[in-house]
This record gives sequence, structure tokens and C-alpha cells, in this order.
Amino acid sequence: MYKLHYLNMSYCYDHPRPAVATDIVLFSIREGRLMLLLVKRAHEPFAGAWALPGGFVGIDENLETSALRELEEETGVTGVYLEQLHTSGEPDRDPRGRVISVAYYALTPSDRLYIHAASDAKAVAWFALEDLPPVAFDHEKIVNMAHRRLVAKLDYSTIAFQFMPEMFTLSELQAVYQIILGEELDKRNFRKGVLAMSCLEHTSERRRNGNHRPAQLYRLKSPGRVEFIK
Amino acid sequence: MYKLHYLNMSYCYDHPRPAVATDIVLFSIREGRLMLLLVKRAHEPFAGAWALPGGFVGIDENLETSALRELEEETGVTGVYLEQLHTSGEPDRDPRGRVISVAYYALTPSDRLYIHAASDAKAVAWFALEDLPPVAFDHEKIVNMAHRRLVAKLDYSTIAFQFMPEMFTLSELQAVYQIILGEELDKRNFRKGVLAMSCLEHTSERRRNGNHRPAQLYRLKSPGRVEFIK
DNA sequence: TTGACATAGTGTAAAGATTACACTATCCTA
DNA sequence: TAGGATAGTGTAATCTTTACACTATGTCAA
Repeated sequence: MYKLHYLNMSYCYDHPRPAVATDIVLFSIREGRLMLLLVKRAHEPFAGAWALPGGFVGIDENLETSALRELEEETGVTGVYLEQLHTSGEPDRDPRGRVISVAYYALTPSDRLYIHAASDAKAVAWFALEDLPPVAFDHEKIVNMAHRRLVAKLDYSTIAFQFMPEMFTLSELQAVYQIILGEELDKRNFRKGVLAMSCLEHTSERRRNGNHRPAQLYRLKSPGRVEFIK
Repeated sequence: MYKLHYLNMSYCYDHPRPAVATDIVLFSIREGRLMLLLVKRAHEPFAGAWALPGGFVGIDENLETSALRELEEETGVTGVYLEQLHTSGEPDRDPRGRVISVAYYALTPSDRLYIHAASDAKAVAWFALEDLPPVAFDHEKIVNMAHRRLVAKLDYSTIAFQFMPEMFTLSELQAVYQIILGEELDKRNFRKGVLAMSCLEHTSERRRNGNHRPAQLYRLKSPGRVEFIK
């Protein structure tokens, strides 16, 4: 086993090279909370610990492609909104040696998820941001950075819309904002605000649930596109 | 020569690894314009072309440290304000093979500069942003990204103060904002605005230049610190 | 069938923030 | 000592943001 491994070490360079990986902070709104996806590590280091999905970048692979591939391989999740966050390169951040990690954060509506635990991860689960287990490596730092970025972007972009399913009501959208910001918003002001962005068009359909007036369903004019406002 | 090179290839891995480099977009305000520092490449690829200062990350070296070291080695510049910008990893961005570049942008007051062309660069020069020569690799993309980020940050942070010398007048500060934004600002509103940030304290010294009333000199309360406003 | 319930949907006035705008102060130089 | 040049200062108008409460329309159960 050791020998086989040794024989395989056939990629040689005249200077030592760090390994390069991607890690993904996938957010979604579930059960009325902001949650993120973690995988249970199958191998050392940190075997058995929860960690961000991610892995090494292929030699001919885009960084974005790598992030999306790892996310799909480890969790089965596809079709998310993805944005680069930060690159961590502390020499001691991985006990295996020098690993530089390009972190991404991703957003997805909760109705698009078909999670499964894939080959290289033992288990996959959602955790509320305010109730995370201990996580491997410097992943807690990365998660905090992703959260700060998300909150900041609520203010000057339409990023929160990436949490919404294809059609949604304004009350549902408001609930998403409230969950992320952790504060109540005024209904009339909120509606005025989002409609003024003119990113939404209302459909002719309505959502009926419960014994009350059904709500108008809206959809994004350009789904997948995050616009800057202000 | 070839053989020596071959014998040197002594760092071997069981998977191919990309090389990792840092590139730095160093901005300063010079001659009333927003300028950035380029080095003339001494070696292939793009030998003789202008490029961002930068180079490969040492195996035990922080990414920030690497950026600062490359900047100093190639240009002699030290003590700048540095912030991570973006990581570029298109597989074909470097003709030598896979090179992932972590881009930083840096700001410095123009009075702190002692530029020299160091060993691994033929020449170093400042170029006005709106008058750049053709640059190597995907460095134009990186420069544009850095510029957009700088302009955006003017709005919600005190980043522009990093262009100022230790002491400066409010008119000098206003000039810097005007150069970056490319528009005139109202003097009274500008002063109201920056003083309201309460990041500045005025010294007892004054700047006299020209046949007119001398201006009060201000200094940053926390130099090197960039604060968020709004 | 009708009344209670639950959420959808709507406008206006007050407060706060931003903008536009012009004159006096102070020093230098000739 | 008068003219030139930039420093330094306040206020009113406009725009933006916030606070706030009632009617509309469906479901469901009696």
C-alpha cells in the first residue's frame, strides 16, 4: 500500500507547491432559519468532524467548476448561486501540509435540494448558523466571513432573491430578509422597497395556504442574476 | 542546463498541482491622477511586457506575506495598505501551465515611495489608470476589478485615507476623492461629511503653500485602519 | 350561508439625510 | 497696503426613510 502510493508520486516540480482546494459555504433558509450544509469527514484529518464541503482543484479545472463539482459529489446539490469569498493560505491551516483554499459561498432555495451523502463524505446535514457544531480546519472563520458578506450584500444587492423558489409571495420574501437580518421589517416599507427595485414581475397566479386571502405570486425578471441597488 | 533543471525537480506529489502566485495592484495618487505600479517582465512568458508585480508563493509563506515580499523585491515598496481582491484560476491564464493567482490591491501615499527596479524585474513604472499599456496575462481584468472595488469602497469606508500622508489638509483629501471618483465635490458638504466620520483629528500645524491662507493639517486617529461608514 | 379568523394589500405624514449654494477669513506677494 | 489665492463656514430646499392602521379577500367551521 505504501509502495503503491510512493510509485504514484509521479508529478514532480523544481519547487514545492501547495495543494489548492475549494470550500463551499452553502446557505439556505429552512425551518425559518438561516442554515448551512456541512459534511461529516470520512478521512483524516478531522475524520468524523463536520466540515464545509470541498476538495482539491483538478489540474485543468476552473475554480468555480471545482467548487460546483465538489458540492455535487459530496452533497448532490446542483444549480446554486455561487460567488467567490476569500482565499485562505495560512501555512498551518491543514495538518496534512500546505493547502490553499479558495472559499466560495452559495445560496439556494430550499425547494431545489436533493441532498444525499455521496462517496467521499459519510453524511451531509443542515445546521442552523447560530447552532453550528465544531467544524474542521479554519472553517468557522470562513463561515463567519460568508455570513458577514451575505448580510452586507442584502443591503446593496438583490442577493436574497437567490433563496427564493421560482415563484414566491412578497411576504415570503420579507420573511427571508427578516431571518437573515434577525429583525422585523415594516411590511409596507418593505414592499415599497423591493417593488422599487423593479426586478420582480407579478404572475397571474396566487398562493393559497390557510384560511385567508391568497397572496399574489411574483417571479424574478432575470433569475440567477444578482443586481446592485442604491 | 536542461539536465540540471531536470535533476532539480525533486518535489513530487501523487496528483498534479497548480502553482500559486500573488499579484498586487498598487495604487497611488500622483500628478493629480490615480496611478498604478507595473513592472516590465524580464523573462518569458510576456518578456518585455508590463505586468503587475507578483510571483510565486513560498511553501511556508502566508499569502499576504508573499504579496508584500514580491512587492518589495520587485519594486522596493513597503508599508502599504493591503487587501485581498480575488483569486483567478482559469486553467489557461498562464502559458507556462496551471497558475492560480491570488490578487491583492494595495494603496499608498505617494510620499512613502522609494521605487527601484530590483533583481527580477527589468523596470518599474507608474501608469495612470486611464492610460495603461497592454499588460501580460489576465492582469487587465484584475486591474479593472481592483479599480471597481476601490471606487465602491470610497462610498462605505475610509479607504481613501490610505492615500494620504501622515498629515494632510481637507482640500488635499477632497482632491483625492475627486480624482478617484472623476467628479467634482462640493467643498462644504465634503467637509461636513468627512468630519462627521470622526476619524480625523486636527493638529496644531498648518500647511502654507502659495500666497493664500494656510490650511489646517489633519491626521488620522487610527492610521492604517480602514473603517466602515454608513 | 354566514360569521370569525388569518394573512394580503395599501398611503400618508413626520423625521432625517442629502444637496445646492455664496460669502468672509487669512495669508502671501508685489 | 491692496490684490490675489485658497481656507473656511451655515442654511434652506429636496429627497429619502421611517413610522404607523385599516380594508380586502380568501378559508373554515358552525
